[in-house]
Amino acid sequence: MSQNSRFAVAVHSAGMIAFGDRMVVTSEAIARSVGTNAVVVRRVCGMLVKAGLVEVKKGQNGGALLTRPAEKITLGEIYRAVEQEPVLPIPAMSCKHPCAIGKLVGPVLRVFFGRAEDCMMKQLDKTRLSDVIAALQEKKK
Amino acid sequence: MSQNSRFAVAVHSAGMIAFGDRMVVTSEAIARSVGTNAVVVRRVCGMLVKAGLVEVKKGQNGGALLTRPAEKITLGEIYRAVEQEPVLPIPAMSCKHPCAIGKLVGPVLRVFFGRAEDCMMKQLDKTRLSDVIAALQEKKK
DNA sequence: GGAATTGTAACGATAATGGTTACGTAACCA
DNA sequence: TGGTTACGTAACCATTATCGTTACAATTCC
Repeated sequence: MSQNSRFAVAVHSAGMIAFGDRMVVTSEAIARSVGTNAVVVRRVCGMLVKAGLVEVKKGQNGGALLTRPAEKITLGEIYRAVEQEPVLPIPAMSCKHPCAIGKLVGPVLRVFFGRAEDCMMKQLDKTRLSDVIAALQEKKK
Repeated sequence: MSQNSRFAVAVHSAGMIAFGDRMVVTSEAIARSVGTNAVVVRRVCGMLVKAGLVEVKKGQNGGALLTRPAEKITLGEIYRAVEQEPVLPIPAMSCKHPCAIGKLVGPVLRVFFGRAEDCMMKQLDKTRLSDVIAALQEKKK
């Protein structure tokens, strides 16, 4: 695993949690399914908790639960919960920039890159966690 | 600069090259405008050359030229020239995966993540380099 | 032949990420 | 009450990607 896998882990985790329905799902169980360490899962789930998407119970028989049905959680929400940086990064130019045109490029790129990102986010917002689960069920057959 | 800035550098460079119109533009000049090192620019421009978007002349009075007018170059083409990894990465799961469901998650995520990326790319493909330049001209006034 | 410019390798610094260990805390249960 | 389970988080290390820089060969023009 070289690149950033938080989003994938987050969706995988949320899916597992949704699968558990009434049951709580432990970070150990999720980690086993994802193929990583329980601490990594807890880190990601912690972000989902902060975003209000899941609740976590400590102690014996503890684990995670969705705060809403999977039909009311979008991949966009999950994405924003675990990533803040733009997908198409724009390097922060040094302030003492010598080139007049160079100074204008940053803001312009931000506009066009932002539009592209918005398209991606719109699609993610259209996709519900339940869609992912349904696709899984379909594949399972 | 911490994150990946290749795409931004590439668009900035292509913009500069387009500005030069008939004139060739040296990597030094581009680097000055971008606020980075000439070697970094050459690395990125090398990818644009491989993608057939620009031509480079060595030697005295050397530099770069677009192979097509800026109206016929899209940000999508530039993006694909400098980035191969998906924007929404999916960790390669270990093959000896113990969880049956876990194994199915990767392909399913690839579908949904791919759709989101396609939306972003479609928007980038709709945006021409000349649009960026026009926005710059607009700001300059 | 000399000057300018690219192409590329090599190296180091930096930052993000993931894996792991360790430990404190909370909740349940006998 | 005490033990067990599970989370939350800090700390640390290894890995990786990226960028900046230096150096040098190759190419092209004058």
